[in-house]
Amino acid sequence: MKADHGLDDRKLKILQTIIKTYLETGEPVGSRTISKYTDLNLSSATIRNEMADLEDLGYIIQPHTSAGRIPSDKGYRLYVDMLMEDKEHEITDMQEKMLQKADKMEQLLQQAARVLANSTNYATMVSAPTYNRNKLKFIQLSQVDANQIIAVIVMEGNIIKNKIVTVAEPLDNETMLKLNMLLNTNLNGIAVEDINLGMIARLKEQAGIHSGVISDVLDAVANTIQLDNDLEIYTSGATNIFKYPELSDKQSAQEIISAFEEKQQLAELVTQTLASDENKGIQVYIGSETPVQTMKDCSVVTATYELGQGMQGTVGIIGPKRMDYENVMKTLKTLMVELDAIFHKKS
Amino acid sequence: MKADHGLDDRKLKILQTIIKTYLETGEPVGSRTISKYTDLNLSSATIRNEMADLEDLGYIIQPHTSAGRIPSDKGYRLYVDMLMEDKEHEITDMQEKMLQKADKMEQLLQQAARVLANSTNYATMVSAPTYNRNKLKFIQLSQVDANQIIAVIVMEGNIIKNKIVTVAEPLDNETMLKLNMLLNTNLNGIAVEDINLGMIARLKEQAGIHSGVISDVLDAVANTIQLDNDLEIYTSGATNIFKYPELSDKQSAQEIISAFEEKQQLAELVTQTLASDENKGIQVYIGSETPVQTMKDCSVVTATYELGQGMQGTVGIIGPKRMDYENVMKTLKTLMVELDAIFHKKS
DNA sequence: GTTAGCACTCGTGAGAATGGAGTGCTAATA
DNA sequence: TATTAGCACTCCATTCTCACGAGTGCTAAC
Repeated sequence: MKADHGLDDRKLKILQTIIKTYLETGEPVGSRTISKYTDLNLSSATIRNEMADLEDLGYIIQPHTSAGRIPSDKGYRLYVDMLMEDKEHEITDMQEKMLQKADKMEQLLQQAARVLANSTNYATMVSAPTYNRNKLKFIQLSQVDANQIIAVIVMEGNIIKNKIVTVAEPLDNETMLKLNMLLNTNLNGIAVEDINLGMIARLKEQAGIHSGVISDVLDAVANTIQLDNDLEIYTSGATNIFKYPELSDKQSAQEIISAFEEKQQLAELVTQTLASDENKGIQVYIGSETPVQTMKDCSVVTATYELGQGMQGTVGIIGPKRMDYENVMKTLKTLMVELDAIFHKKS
Repeated sequence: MKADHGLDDRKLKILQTIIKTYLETGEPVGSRTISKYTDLNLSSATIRNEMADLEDLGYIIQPHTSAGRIPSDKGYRLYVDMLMEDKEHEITDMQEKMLQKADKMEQLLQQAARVLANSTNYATMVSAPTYNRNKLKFIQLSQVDANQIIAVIVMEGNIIKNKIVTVAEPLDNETMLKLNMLLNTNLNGIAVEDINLGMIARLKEQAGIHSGVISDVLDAVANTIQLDNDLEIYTSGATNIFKYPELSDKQSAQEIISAFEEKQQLAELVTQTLASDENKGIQVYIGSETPVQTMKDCSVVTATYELGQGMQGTVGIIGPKRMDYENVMKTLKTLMVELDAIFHKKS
């Protein structure tokens, strides 16, 4: 991070105090408050001078003449990068809650979102892992009834997909067996992205008169994977934003909550986060830094979790710019550890 | 419905006008407005007298002295039961939109919710069908790897469930075949609710040394069905409530939107609706009539759709009490027809 | 470099004034 | 007897004013 902020220690301390106080109260901070509640032993007048400087430098903003100062995006940024103190934070019941109903992936993720929303009081989202170059582990066709066969596809990480394929006439047992053999021997261990036309052609050739079925099944596989491109996202606590007056006027509230309901924008956020590989840890978007326009008045904190096998997903927290960053980041870190533990126990 | 309202035609007409006008404007309706915009040719004074009567009878309410009147719950009820005129309504693009991405059940339902929200401007929900006494159609166990087997369960209506079962040691091909035979011959056509201990005991006996697996699988089946008790619900347009001032103060908005996010309460609504078998068509809950306390200031209109095989789900619209009931009910009816068509084409 | 002091600004909240929509009642009318 | 015109009254919503207080910037003194 940049350290060329050109601020002396006193200015830093004042800035830090302003931000901390504002994080707590949500009200502009005046010079007198600072003079009283720091150990700098400076009069309010001196503080005022310093504050004027800080404003010139763009770290704080005066909402109007004769109001105190509030942090600017730039101020928050400096705070997050440098001024924040690590905070020990207990998330005791998180573990319990998580483990309770954690027997299905989707429930686990939903639960994670809930826990996070509860313990931070912000809006949260958890994206299901994306199957980047995930390999096929097992394919099976079975005759369900006269003209429907079901294709069961299992991928690494035990991701299961099903697809019902309608066929003109039932296939006999032997053919079925042959097709299954064919599919498994040829496709096992192959990443979906690597299934190309040549491969398909070869399979069809070997399938002989049943090439139609093969083609249908392969289509189904491709399709099934494709469909998950609109990745699933679990959310919780969207209504937490009502707790923060600066976000809860009708206009903002509607926009933000809409984003949480329709999820399209959250998906973009996830995509962006996963794409920016410069920092695989925790990312903080303050105000206009966020990739999603709707949240230009919010701060967004995201973290990426990994499942091995190239599968990764994103956890995000959305709240006001005066977010309790320390707490949020600490909580996120803890959650990541939890998730990791659970995933690796299960796989 | 009760027809013992003891109102003469003129009172009915006045009440109807009040409600209609209020539905449009959301503002209390005064006597002068009515006198002008009906063909009754009565002066405002006469109307006032009638309105006083209507108020005594409980059909309308005066928010405060010197304000116009607004309908009471009782007034709305009468309106919905008797005064409403059928309205022809086009939902042209509904069909298109529906059919677009309708290849998976969940997407279809989500899409239905969206369409409904778009064309009504209210908040909507669609519950996935519940599998009441749904029968098993097909079960298959397959070895995925050394100590995991996958159980694929297909039920009538092509509802597919999967469960990974971990086993101590791999089963050989022959055993697998035998188990599959065993399961299918014994369970096909049986409703899940009918699988009892005796049946399980018999299966275990026949499975011999692999009774452990059978028991695991059966557990899985039961579990899988069970899990769907927290039925899935798709929502859309929750933020539409911001369009109605009477619902969009922070308090109400937060409560309603929370209900839509957490879905717990919607689930109750669905359960209640499905349980009240007196009226399988469209149901209207006005204000305090609703089973869910959160929505005591709303109106809720629900409809039940059927998939045959005893599977049914619920579609619901939640909006202000001054809802455009005619439009909503018409739209709901159309949607039901659509859904029916699509379902029966697919199955 | 720091501070005390002071005039000044501006948002906030509490009344007060105003206007208008709508009512209920009474007495006159058909 | 049902309807209507007229009128006094009520109450909400809007606007305006005003005083308050928090906070500032500047200047002069330390």
